[in-house]
Amino acid sequence: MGKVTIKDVAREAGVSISTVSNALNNVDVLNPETKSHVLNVAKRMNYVPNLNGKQLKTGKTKMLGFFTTSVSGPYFYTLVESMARECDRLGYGLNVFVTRDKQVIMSNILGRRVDGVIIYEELRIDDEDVSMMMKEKIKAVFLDRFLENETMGSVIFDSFVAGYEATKYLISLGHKKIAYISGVDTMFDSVQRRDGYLEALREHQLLVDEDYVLQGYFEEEGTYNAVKSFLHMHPDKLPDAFLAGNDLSAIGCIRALKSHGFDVPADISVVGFDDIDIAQYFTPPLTTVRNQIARQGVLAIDHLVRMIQKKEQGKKQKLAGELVVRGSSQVKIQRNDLGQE
Amino acid sequence: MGKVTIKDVAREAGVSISTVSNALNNVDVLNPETKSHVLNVAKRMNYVPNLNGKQLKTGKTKMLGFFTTSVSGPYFYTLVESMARECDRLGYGLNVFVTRDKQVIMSNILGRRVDGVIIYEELRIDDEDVSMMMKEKIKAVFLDRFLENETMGSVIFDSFVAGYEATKYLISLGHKKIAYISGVDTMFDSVQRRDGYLEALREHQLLVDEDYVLQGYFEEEGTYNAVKSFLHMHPDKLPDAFLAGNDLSAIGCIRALKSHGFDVPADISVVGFDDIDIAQYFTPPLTTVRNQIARQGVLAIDHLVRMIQKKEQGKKQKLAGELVVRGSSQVKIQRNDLGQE
DNA sequence: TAGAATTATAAAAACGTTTTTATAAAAAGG
DNA sequence: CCTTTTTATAAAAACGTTTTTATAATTCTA
Repeated sequence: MGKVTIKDVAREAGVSISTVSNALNNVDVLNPETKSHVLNVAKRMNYVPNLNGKQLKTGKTKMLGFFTTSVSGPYFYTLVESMARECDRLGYGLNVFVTRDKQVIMSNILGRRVDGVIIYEELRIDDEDVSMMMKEKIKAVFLDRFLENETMGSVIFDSFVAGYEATKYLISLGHKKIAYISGVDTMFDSVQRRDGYLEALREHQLLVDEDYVLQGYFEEEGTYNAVKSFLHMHPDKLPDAFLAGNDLSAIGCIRALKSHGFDVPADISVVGFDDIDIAQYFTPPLTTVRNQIARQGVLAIDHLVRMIQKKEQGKKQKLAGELVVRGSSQVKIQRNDLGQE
Repeated sequence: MGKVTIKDVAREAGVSISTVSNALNNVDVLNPETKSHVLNVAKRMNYVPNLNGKQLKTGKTKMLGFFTTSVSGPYFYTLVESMARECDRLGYGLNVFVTRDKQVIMSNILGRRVDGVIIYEELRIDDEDVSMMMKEKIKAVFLDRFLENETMGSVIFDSFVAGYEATKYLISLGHKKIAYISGVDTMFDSVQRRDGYLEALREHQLLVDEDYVLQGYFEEEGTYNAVKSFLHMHPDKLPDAFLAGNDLSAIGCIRALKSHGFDVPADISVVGFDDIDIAQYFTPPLTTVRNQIARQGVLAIDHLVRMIQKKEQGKKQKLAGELVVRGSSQVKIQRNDLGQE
């Protein structure tokens, strides 16, 4: 015995298929008695509508897709949690695709598995695909990516300003030799933060030194290695402070510094980005620029749903970061300038 | 102009719908020339199959559902990441539903939105729903929940063995007086861990003392209080080591010990369970039994897919924990047995 | 070379819904 | 009372596929 369909309910209740459909979707065209009778029969038979049939007919799936390269780490889980909850609240489900396979991505998007999509920037959907999505009137919101395209939405963390402000903060503490630990150079956020950092340096006529831009890949391990090898290769160029591309990177940086006998923040200040939840538990607690990740997720979903339901145009939304001062940074201790080194 | 369908391709290519379908799904019944011609036309027209139509007809969605109360924190993101990747590898997508709404859950499961489901235990799907799922032949794997039901799969963390191994490890360090800080007595995991602990003690003919089983409720605060009051009431029974019911509990325990002037691990070793992400950042870094979360996810997905594709029966799988030795435990320092205390 | 078997394609049915259109019965209008 | 509206329900079409069945053309068999 297979699944009970609307047809079975109709037969059992002695009415037509359309009557059952109307009863279930409470269209007010029905005789109340008929309606409640049908509903009773449906309930008794444990009828549950087949969503594929429904979706095919209506062209709506009530599902949103999140396409990303990863969901690991505090950044992503905060994002996914906030998006999933917001979806649930709005009557949608969330489809998470962790993949780099363009084929998978496009066939799911264009195949109408979901009513709209959230795309994480690292996927770097190319222009051809974007224009394809545009032609098909796909509703999409990009995270952390700026798209010139006016039909697509985007929600980004203003990394340039964040980088700029974080650097200005370090300068205000009296630090002059400030190093930046870059993430992945193809990533918008990473580049923006670095540009903000460089801008602040220039504005204060401070040294802009190529050697002071390390490569940490947004990872603890990668940064740890990068900082260690930097200390090894340039023992004469010890910076006053490190601005790490994100908190994980800041943690890796601090570990590397500790392992070389430096104290953070007494000897060197370190500042990160994001304010992931570990940040406040780390020793020392991290000074960081908070990325309102959860808010970003909620904003993206809300916007996407409005684009779907209210045909709203794609907007560009920038979220400002917020400097959270904790224990990994402090005023530069001015040692005897002549005596040391 | 709407979406291009298989019908449009058929017209454009001058063949029938079924020929197009056969060409796309490379059924080898077609003349190779016809096939490549159709494929070319389809490509030129940017044809992408509508998945709803396909799903309705085939009855398969190539989607798996994950139903949970949360995706926050290291446990969940590790789980979701591993499941999503495994899904991708096997040609499935993952649907994540973060909700407690039974209505949402059941309508998505029974409405055949997904080919199979992974259900996180905290949802506590009741027996009625389980039997409903059984009747509908829903393929399901439960995480961290033991179901007597033979048609459903489950993957659980073997807390008994974890408790047993952790205790054996402490014994191997030379500890003899080992206390256990229990979680909540109604919870499976807590009881299992305690039983494993007791088993290990017995096996090594070590003291099994009622007083050495404290109540910490799986919480930092509760454990802190429990340990403090223990130290207060039994100053003569200072243990060599504490086995805490989970990492949070271990943290509370260490804090209590510190506040009494004890050093961990020099004076007393402490071991926890789970390996939450704070564990490695705490001072001292926690020795703990890691729940192999990623493996649990992969196992669950693999099993589920086999249940779907190979009609495999639901199995019960237990995963052994993995001891992660860090800084909160060390070899018992044998002080002069006669001189001290 | 007539009939059988094979090959390649087309036509039609089906999946389970919703929606549009048709029909029958009841109520209203004059 | 006979037409016109209104009301309640049924029938049919449609969504975009896959799959089953039918048909035509070719090749094989004896």
